[in-house]
Amino acid sequence: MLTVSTVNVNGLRAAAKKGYVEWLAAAEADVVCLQEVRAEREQLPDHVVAPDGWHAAFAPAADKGRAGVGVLSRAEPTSVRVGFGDPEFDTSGRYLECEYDSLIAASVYLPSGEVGTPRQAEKERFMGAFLLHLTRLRQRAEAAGKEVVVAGDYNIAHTEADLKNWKGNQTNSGFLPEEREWFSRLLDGAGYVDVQRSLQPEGPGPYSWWSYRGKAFDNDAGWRIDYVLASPGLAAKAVEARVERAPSYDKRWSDHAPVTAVFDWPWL
Amino acid sequence: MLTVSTVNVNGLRAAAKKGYVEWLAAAEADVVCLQEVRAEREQLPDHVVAPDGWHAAFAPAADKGRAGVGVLSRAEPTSVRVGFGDPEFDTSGRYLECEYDSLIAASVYLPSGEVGTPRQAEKERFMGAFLLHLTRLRQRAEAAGKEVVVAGDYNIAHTEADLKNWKGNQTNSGFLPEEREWFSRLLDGAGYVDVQRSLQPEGPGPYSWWSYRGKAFDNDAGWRIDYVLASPGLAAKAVEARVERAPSYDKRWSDHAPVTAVFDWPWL
DNA sequence: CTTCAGATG
DNA sequence: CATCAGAAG
Repeated sequence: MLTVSTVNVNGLRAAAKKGYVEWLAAAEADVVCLQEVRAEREQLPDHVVAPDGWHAAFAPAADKGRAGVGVLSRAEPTSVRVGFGDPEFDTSGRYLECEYDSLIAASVYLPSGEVGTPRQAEKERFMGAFLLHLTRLRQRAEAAGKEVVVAGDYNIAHTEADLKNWKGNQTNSGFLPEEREWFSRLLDGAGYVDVQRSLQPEGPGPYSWWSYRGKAFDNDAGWRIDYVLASPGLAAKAVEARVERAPSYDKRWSDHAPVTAVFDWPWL
Repeated sequence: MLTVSTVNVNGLRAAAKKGYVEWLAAAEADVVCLQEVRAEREQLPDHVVAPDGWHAAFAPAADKGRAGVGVLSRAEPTSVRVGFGDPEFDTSGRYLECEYDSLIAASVYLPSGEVGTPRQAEKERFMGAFLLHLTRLRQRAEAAGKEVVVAGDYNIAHTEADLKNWKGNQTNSGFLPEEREWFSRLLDGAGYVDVQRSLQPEGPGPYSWWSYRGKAFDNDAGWRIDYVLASPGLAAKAVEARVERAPSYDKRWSDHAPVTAVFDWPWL
């Protein structure tokens, strides 16, 4: 069995004080992809960085207190790489890849974007370069006979089933037509599988992010923007996918909830 | 009876969430001088600014989120003045004076200073101008037949009895020889009385401020830097002075504790 | 160690 | 409505 979880922790220092540590201890995952760590390894206590039994790789952003991704795994990776080869994003704390004997696992955090600002252009540059990378990653993995999982916060809801207020968000970053088309290309073009949606074709939801503003969480006015994408061979072994909203997530320690996929596959 | 309290709240917004409101409700004071309000009136709910039965005057700093003093009183002041006539400090949120029929009450917050920096020079400029003001204030009050109380955070410990580690602080701002001499001039020169020390000649303490760093509060490693200074006629009526450290202050809502003086004097 | 402002999400 | 950095105390 291989269990992969992904969660945007919105600041690991804050999350660790509110319930992240307890969640991880109870999670029984094999690989955990983190986004928005917003800290360097040295700023965190050891038991938060890598609790007993875990190996941890981190890719902080050059800009202190921003972004930052990590991969925790019960097995030690045979290699770790930071960034995907685009100099603009290599030190932006947005991509980290860990390789194991039969698996490549990556954590990704897309820029959140904002229409009409340079941040949307940055997001689009990231999207272009990242799609290319994901295509090459599949080729590399196939040549090595490995499966691939790329989990993280994509900051894009794919279809109308992936956010509560889709009508009101058609001109907002995160649900723009070009963003949704790009996400389709990750699936139909690059050949990855959205594990949650493949097991659960019907929406709406389950959502993985709710704004802290207003009563969005209580009203389940959320977005599904955190995904476990898997190579087809691995996705075929998927037996479960869930958003860990409740009851395991009733004490909220991030604005995102963990997303977990379970594969009936002996990864070690 | 006239009861005057002074307290540096270290951010009234934070203090109000931690116990200030309950303290004030139980305090049975007539006049309360606040320092480090660190907010404008509009940033605070009405029940914090002026609970039922209180009148409130505030003098925020031009620099948002810094300094700021206030005077609460059960009687409405007949006049309120902000600053003491020195342009450098008039909008610095460090002095506020309220006049009543038979009393002038002021709240003061001296710059904290730091040896070897411009902040120490600023503190010294404040000290010079403020001593002059206090001298004139006594003259003005005497001419009007009123008593005076000037309460606040002076950021100076007067004698060796006024801080735990006096030996180690002789070259630090707050216990410099020139600061201690200046404080003596407030008493012997301008003719004010340190009410707490007059009622309680023996030290050490009681301290009114403990650093948040380390275990200073638990070890009572504090400083007495918050004072109620009174004109001699009023000071002669003093019947009690206390630092409200415990038990009324066991849930700490500031790094300073309230200092209270009680006068057997019918101020209204 | 704590406050707040300001940037970011 | 949160997180974090940085300045101040």
